[in-house]
Amino acid sequence: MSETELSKAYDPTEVEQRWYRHWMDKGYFRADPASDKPPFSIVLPPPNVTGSLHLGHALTATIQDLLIRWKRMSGFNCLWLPGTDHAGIATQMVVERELKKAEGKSRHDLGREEFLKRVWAWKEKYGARIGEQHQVLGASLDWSRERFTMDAGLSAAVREVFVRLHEQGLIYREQKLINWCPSCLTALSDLEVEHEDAKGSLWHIAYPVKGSDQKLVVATTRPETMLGDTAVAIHPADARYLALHGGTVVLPLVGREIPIVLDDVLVNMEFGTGVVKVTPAHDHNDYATGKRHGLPMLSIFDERAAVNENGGAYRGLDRFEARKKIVAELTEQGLLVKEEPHALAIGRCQRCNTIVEPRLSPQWFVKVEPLAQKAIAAVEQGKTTFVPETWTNTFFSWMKNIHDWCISRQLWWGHQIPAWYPASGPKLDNGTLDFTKGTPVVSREKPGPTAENPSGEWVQDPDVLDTWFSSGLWPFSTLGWPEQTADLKAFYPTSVMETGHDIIFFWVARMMMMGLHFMGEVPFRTVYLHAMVRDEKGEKMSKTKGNVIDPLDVIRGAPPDALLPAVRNKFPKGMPAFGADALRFTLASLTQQGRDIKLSLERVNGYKAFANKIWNASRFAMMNLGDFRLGSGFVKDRPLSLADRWILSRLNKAVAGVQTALTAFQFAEAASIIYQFLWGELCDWYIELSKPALQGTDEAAKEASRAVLVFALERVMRLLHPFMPFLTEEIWQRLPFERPTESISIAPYPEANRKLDDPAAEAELEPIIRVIDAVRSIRGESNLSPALRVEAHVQSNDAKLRKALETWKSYLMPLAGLSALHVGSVGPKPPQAAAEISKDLEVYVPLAGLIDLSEERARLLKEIGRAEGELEGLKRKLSNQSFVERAPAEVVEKDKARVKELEVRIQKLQENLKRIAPLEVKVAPPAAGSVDLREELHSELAAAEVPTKPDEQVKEALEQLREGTKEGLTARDRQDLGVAYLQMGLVDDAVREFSKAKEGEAGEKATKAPAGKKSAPAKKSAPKAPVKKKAAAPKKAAARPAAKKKPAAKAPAAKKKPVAKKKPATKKAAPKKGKGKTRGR
RNA sequence: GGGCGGAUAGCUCAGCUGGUAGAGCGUCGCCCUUACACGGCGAAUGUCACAGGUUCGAACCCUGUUCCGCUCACCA
Repeated sequence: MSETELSKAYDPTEVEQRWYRHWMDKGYFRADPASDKPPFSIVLPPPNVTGSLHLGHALTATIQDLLIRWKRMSGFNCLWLPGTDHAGIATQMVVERELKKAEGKSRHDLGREEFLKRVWAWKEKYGARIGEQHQVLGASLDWSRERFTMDAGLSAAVREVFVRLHEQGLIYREQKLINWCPSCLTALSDLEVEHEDAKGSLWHIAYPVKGSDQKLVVATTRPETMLGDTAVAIHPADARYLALHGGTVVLPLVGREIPIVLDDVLVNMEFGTGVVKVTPAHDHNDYATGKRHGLPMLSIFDERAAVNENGGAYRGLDRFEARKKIVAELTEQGLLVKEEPHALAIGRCQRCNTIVEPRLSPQWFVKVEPLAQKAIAAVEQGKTTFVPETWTNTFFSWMKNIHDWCISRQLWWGHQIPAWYPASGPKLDNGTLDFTKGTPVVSREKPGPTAENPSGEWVQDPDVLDTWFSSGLWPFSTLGWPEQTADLKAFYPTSVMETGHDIIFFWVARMMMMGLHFMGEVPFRTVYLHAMVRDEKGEKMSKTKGNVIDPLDVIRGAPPDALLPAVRNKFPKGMPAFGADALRFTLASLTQQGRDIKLSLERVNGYKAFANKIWNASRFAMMNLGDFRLGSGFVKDRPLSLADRWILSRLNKAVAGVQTALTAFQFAEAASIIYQFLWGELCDWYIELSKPALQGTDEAAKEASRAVLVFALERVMRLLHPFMPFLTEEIWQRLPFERPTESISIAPYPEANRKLDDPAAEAELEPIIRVIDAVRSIRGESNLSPALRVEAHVQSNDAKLRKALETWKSYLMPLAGLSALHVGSVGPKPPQAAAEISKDLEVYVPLAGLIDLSEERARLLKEIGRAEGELEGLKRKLSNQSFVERAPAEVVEKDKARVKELEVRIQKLQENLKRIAPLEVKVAPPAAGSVDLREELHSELAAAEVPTKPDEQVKEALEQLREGTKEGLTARDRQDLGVAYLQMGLVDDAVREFSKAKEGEAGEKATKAPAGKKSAPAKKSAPKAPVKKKAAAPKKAAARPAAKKKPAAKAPAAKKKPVAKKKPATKKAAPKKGKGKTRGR
């Protein structure tokens, strides 16, 4: 294919495959720390190496690439740093699952070292895939700086941070009650526990008081934990239990004696019985209570949450079995007072959904509060801002109620904690070191001999760190910290942190704290938080639901068997290739949505069509440019036509609008501006208007339009490039002009240029567009074929306007489809002409002989109705004394002017209506032998059990209707009205309208009966009230005409059928009625 | 329970500092007009959740209500 020849339809797959490699080879995306351009940097939120990218990642990549490409083109030294996260629990679980499936082995079968080898292999494979996927999306990442959270450098940063925090007393090790997952067998941070509302029970259990036959009844949601009770608590002020202060109770089933303690924090006198069992080792509240009262902490579960040796007879039972057995035995002993339903929140493991069990164990913690202080202050001082700003409050409220962060995990995959225990320390039964007992030394490297451990033999803490601990360092660890690298100097703080709002606490907050603490400066200036991508129904995409959409499938297409069921249902023949550009544009357009983005593939398809439209506009340009080549001179130094000047002005507005929108992170707005400009202005108007010049013989005009066309396309390609990088590069490379750079991705981003603004041109073209619209509207409403040329008479008292119309007649003729144009001042009107009237323009199109004039009459009536409605409203407003007095003068003036305008307009419309000669009404005698319509309908309705009396509201509306003028209604209007009446069970009214319709139609046919479609009067004159009616009953009556086949639009025979039997003219009537039914009550 | 967001055309959403509502998709009608049928032209459609209040005037501001969603949270 030659350079100026494009295929008819745009093929994204073909084009997209070519460019990324090229961009990479040329190194356009590589950041330069030595550059003197201003820096702009973003670190990519590192995807987990667990698998492949989903649409959330695609959204992330799209927004960030948009920013980066925009800034890169705007002359910034851009760094967009890619990488992946080791994702401790998640990855370990995935690899374990695979190991089990493939080899039937557990990680323990392999041993730690061998297992980790497997995980690394996994990482290599999936890490690479994630990179490829980003390339398919067109993400302009600097691959030379790709990082992984467990790289040597980043691991060194982790150790450095750990040691320093420990030295500063901000990391400590302590035996505390933590969240434990009995399935993952590790501690979790508070954030990794997801609370879920559940229906449970509240069991009331009687605890016998020692030395009396009294019983204290406690209420609990977890009866099984009574095995670990070490006290019962009552409120010190509770009058009911004053006598029991200082007493003890005997723990049922166990027999242990436990004290009654007084605690006004734990106990709420109003709740339950006012007595609470205290299990410090298995409940966070009780833990605190235990601490306050110095109670023993008795753990009754092992690591898998089965009852341990402290549970006596229940030992070995799983926590849920234990509950059953305990409840049963309490019941047996008559100690279960009652069980009542109770709503509670259950904490589940974020990863495996197992119910979390509070567990007493030694763990490492970060003392967060001092770090949080700094982060709060930084945001308060505006050093970092949130977009949308509503997240600021969310950030504050979490930061201000922050608890210490448990960072140790009992996993293998991750950064092993740099703490060391003397090898000679206390041992467990199985001979291994008991880490719960030893005292560790925290050190960057394995320590040598010390006073406490003269042998110098150390064992490293087997635990690893919370994944988010290392992610929290990402903005500086990836830049080389703790080394003082050039990158760190050039690109920290980063400009924007862009990520999903779901990780504001997990990640954003932690980066803020770590960044401020170790770099003394915020990690990023702006935090842009995007929504979650859902499917089109707003449901979370998940593998189990089968509604996951793979971005790669969207981009490249996929055969049906590669799709998940829910997706395959929509694309039984497989998914078409929409292209990365279309997907990106869609995602950018959806960013204005709130907290969820509902991605519909229809939408993607719409933007694929947009890409195709752009392609074809360019194709049109190429086909009409000859050997033209745009030079570097100013585009306006040519004899420009009005359209030329106009599109340049519009283009400039679009450029300014996009700049403003992008600056404010309004990606959807920016996308919309470009879309509107390209399709709605460049394609719909400019290309059409410039065709005469481009295809004509005036060489100067041709040259000018060619220049403008290339100029506009080239510029808008650059404007669009951050959104659709592939398509724009392809077109940009093919356009004939002097390229200042070898790729669009490093060409300058367009900036508004005042010299292109041309309000005069916009004003001059405006009436021309209005006339074209007017004629098109008349044509459309009258169902005239686009091929049919018509004459137009345009009248105006504005000489300038008339002149513009005359001058640019060549615009009007083809676009409005005219055979002749007559321009003159307001005067005698052409006979039998359709009219469009506005304040300074009147457009007439003679229709005699072309169409049924009643159509035009209906149209005029509708117009009049509209104008009258508005006029009435305005008059009411203006007759209100206080409005005239108190509203700003300009507002009042505006309304007054509008009233005048409307009055003139209505008058003109009415004159016009008169000029279209009213039809002669011939009363057709009933055909011999025809059935009496009235009789027929009555019996039909009776069969359908239509209520004989309509309700009052409807009646009232009908009265008004009967009184109101129905003059000027067409046969079709009458018929619609009849159908409406019929649906209300008003046979007599219906019959009257039907016969009038019949008369009318008989008359109209004399001219030419069209295949009508209008139904406005029926809707207009029977407003609101009938809609409210419970129209359920006349279903059958309504259904009957509707069930009839719609008359084939072109079959004239259909029109001759008796009116009442015809399908009601509008299909719209049906949904409208349906709506009325549901809304009516 | 606290906090936050949402309720606008059939669907998904815009609507800035209050002046009687817009887009895209879809729908309907006419068209294969030599860039594009992934297209052109035209049309229809809204008690702006409900109830009060402020105001000359409210989709917008205030109060309350109802639904929906998110999020945080130790009432056993």
